[in-house]
Amino acid sequence: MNKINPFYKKVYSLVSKIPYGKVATYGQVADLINSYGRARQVGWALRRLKLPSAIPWHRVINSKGEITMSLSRNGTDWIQKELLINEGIIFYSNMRIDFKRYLWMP
DNA sequence: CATTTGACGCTCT
DNA sequence: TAGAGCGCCAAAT
Repeated sequence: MNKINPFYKKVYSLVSKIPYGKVATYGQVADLINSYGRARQVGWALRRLKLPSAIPWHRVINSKGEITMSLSRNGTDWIQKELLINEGIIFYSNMRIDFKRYLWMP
């Protein structure tokens, strides 16, 4: 078995707690696991996941309220959008949603 | 071992 | 309001 760093374990644990139909930001996740300023590492943690995953990784977006597009994601960015739409989240711009409606506030 | 890259985000201009 | 710069740090090269 691969040994998983405590940081990643916390990320997965927290992301799993995001309620259906809500979203959180990378920075917010980092902050909630006592790792302020490590938003990029949260991104790395989610990148390691293989699809399909039991973890609702698609509920994590960037601080602008958008899905981060990247060629290196091999299309998972678009999959993320579909999954969010499936949960009833509406995009009012290409990749942007309305934080006031969907942001998770623990 | 040194350097680059990247699902980020804040600050300064 | 936008855009550039910088800090962050694991993984890849």
